[in-house]
Amino acid sequence: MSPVILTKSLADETRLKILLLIRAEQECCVCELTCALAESQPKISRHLARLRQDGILQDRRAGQWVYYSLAVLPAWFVVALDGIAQEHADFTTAIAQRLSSMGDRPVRQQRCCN
Amino acid sequence: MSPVILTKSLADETRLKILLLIRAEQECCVCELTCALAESQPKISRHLARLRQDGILQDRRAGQWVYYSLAVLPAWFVVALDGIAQEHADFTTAIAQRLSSMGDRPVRQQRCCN
DNA sequence: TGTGCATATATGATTATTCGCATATTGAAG
DNA sequence: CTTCAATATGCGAATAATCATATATGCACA
Repeated sequence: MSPVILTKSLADETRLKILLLIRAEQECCVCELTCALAESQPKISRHLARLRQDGILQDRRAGQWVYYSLAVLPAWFVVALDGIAQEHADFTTAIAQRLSSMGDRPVRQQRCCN
Repeated sequence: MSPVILTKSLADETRLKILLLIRAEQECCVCELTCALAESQPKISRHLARLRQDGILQDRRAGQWVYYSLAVLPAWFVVALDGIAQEHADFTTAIAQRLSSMGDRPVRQQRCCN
């Protein structure tokens, strides 16, 4: 697993936010990420596909929803993600907060956002 | 210090090799890096300038030589660099080895490579 | 089978990175 | 003050990343 590929996944604001949110939430579906990051669905999906192809994320299909979670990764990578999350707590909680204020989330209910 | 900028510094093979070598050697001058990585001098100098501007490297002038060393960085970044170095020991020692086999190095002698 | 929502992909445009080459700068030494 | 070695920078070309828009797929439910 190439360190350049791994670090590239962190070297984009959208991807970093995705990874930070999934780290905090264990797993997220696309519509949750779309809502929390306030970005277009294709943009989120694009980055998720890339992260999955690079082996950084796993996906799990549940009905219409696809849940993404962190794959098994080198320890230094996890430490880096933890460090960034801690160092920019404000910045990360803002995203998680927007997710929590999201109206209809799957798992509990049947309908998602958008 | 933006995590995106920090991780971008690792997300390029040349820059990563530069950082790994400087980490192992404490500090390196441009000609040492040029020789050890077997890349053109402008290419190395370019990346060094970028790393310096991003606050990741410090530079110190000694006569005609400019020595670069790691700046003070977040702990997670140092851990990541350590982890990559350890995980790809072969890959890193190959570079350090080419440096050690470099004919004339500054500090000890007066003349450098190329 | 058809409709709707969630997700994925194709495409073209825009922008950012990277690089090679040439040249400029800086300091040391004669 | 000229020269040489080490380093830095300007600039255009090639390449890669990112994005917005439109469209396709896949599942669920009626």
